[in-house]
Amino acid sequence: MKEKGTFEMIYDVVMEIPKGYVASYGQIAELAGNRRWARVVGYALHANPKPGVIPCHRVVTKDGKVSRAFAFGGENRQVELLKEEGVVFCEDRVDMKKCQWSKRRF
DNA sequence: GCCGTGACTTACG
DNA sequence: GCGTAAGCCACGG
Repeated sequence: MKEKGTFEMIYDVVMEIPKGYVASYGQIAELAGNRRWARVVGYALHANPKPGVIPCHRVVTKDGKVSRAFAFGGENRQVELLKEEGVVFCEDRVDMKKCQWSKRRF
């Protein structure tokens, strides 16, 4: 059964993030199959071969903060966009308590 | 085929 | 509680 490429698995997980929710790199990596892919996830999203299809803006650090290197038009722009999605923000951070897609703890 | 880099995470001091 | 260090995998040159 098709072993999808590592990136593909990561993209698949990212695309599964429901609107109004966000996920952390480590979480995605874990859902993708290996939690050590945290860095690969960052790399995969950086590659972002399918902009508009992969909601990379829904991917944040485990602090609920958007990574500094996002800057694909403005880091703050990222936050604003997520707010429009319905994500609850606390200053410049995502309210992981409510909007982390996760099931990671709790 | 090896080395370096990277949008991270976790652990230890 | 904060800062520093190490670990991990994949891609590009």
